[in-house]
Amino acid sequence: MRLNPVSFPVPMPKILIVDDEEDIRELIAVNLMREEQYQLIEAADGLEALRRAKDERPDLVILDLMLPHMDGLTVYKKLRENALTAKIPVIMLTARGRLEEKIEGLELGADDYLSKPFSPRELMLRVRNLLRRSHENPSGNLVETGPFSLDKNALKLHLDGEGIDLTATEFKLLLSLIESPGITKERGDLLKKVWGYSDMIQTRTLDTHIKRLREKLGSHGSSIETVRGVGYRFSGE
Amino acid sequence: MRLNPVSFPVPMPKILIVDDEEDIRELIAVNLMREEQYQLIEAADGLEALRRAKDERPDLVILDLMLPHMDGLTVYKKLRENALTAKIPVIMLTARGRLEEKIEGLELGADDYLSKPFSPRELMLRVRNLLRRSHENPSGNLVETGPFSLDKNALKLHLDGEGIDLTATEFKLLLSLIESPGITKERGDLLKKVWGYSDMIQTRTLDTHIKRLREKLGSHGSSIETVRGVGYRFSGE
DNA sequence: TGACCCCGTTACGTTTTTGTCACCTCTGCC
DNA sequence: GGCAGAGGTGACAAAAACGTAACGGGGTCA
Repeated sequence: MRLNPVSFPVPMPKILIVDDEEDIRELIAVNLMREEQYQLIEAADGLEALRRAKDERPDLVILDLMLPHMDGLTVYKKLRENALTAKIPVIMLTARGRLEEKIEGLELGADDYLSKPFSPRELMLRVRNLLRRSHENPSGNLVETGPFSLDKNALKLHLDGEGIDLTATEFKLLLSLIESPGITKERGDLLKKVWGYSDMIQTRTLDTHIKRLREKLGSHGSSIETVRGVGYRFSGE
Repeated sequence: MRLNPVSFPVPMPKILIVDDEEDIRELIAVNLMREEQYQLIEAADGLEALRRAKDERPDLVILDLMLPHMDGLTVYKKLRENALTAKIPVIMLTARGRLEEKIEGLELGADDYLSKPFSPRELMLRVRNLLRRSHENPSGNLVETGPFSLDKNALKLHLDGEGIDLTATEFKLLLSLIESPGITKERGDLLKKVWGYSDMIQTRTLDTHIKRLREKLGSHGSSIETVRGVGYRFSGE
């Protein structure tokens, strides 16, 4: 059984396999490699997993929830907390039963899970699905507008030839604005998207961060326009 | 005297939910509406889905593949064949397992799919992603009449080649007038639509804002005509 | 542990927006 | 012409919205 070949923008996707049993890692690896080429890295426990994820930035993590020392769910949460690894899709492996419920409760953003025992084919599908999804954003991990170029991987902004470091919050905010230039984003929407605030909470946090962003944009600070009483708008120039 | 603020006139996306079980439709509806406002329409089987899609042109279709009478994939293909519905993005819902393979075989252009059970958050993300992609083309968000061009996305007015910034109130007022040129809008209607005033409150606020608008329109100020004793009328030129 | 960074909040100052008022002009009618 | 009602206009003050600097808590890292 052969699947249609899928072309990835990245030559060879890097996958991190986290499981304490070497047999299982091997099993997964063999099944994955049967139909596509991936670059595989492995970790046997949670701490190592976190380290390697941060160092090597895989495109996908396959995470067994049954781990020594550190619970898999904890690993998952820590991955999400770190800006560097927050967007890496994760496939969680669970024993059929109790854990499934816990996972259902999680907000599985770009993620997925699989109950053991799983069929090789199913694993393949999930892997390809997640990789497709995470790589399909328009121009890979770069958002470019005028002289601005936002690098989603490095959380960095390139502007006028120099790289500007942004914090995680600043990045999310700028991204929200820049991904649709010329469109006015309402305060409430920005608060929801960047901070997760649900209601029209009265807060000056947004203003403060806008100021910090404008500072970092330097002479281009005026690209972020204020629309009084409504929100902010990023003008392509 | 200040009354409740009037919500800003953003276009409300229309979503068609196709599922034979009312419970599921309800579940999806509730989850969708938790964070955004959408106009929802529903269909319980494939034929109805096709009919409503053609009649009402939703911005997005959420399609359960398990349907009575007509298979969901057939519905999907028929949607694609009809020029009127060919470009509407579709999110397909599948039971985890068999059907996933079939979908993988499809060329998912602007579409996506989700395996049940799915997390509400994930559904939200897909919906917003697809809507953003298809909705951002300025087609429906420009109101053009003569030399006037009101951009609902940017909340800006373009006139004689230059962009004119309007305040939120001015924008709403001008939009109310300009969206039906040549038609006289009564004072009471304008007060209700722009300010949310319910009764025929005696106020000169409307007059003042009309004046301010005319000023900003410069030489085109006379496009806003006074209809004595009734209200105002926007003449296309 | 201590230095540092990020971030949300607060307080205060400034700018913009907006509703109202007083006074004026215009129009239609007697 | 005189009158009344409707709308135009400029001024004004309150309120709202925003910019900004500074503070302190919490986390990170050496």
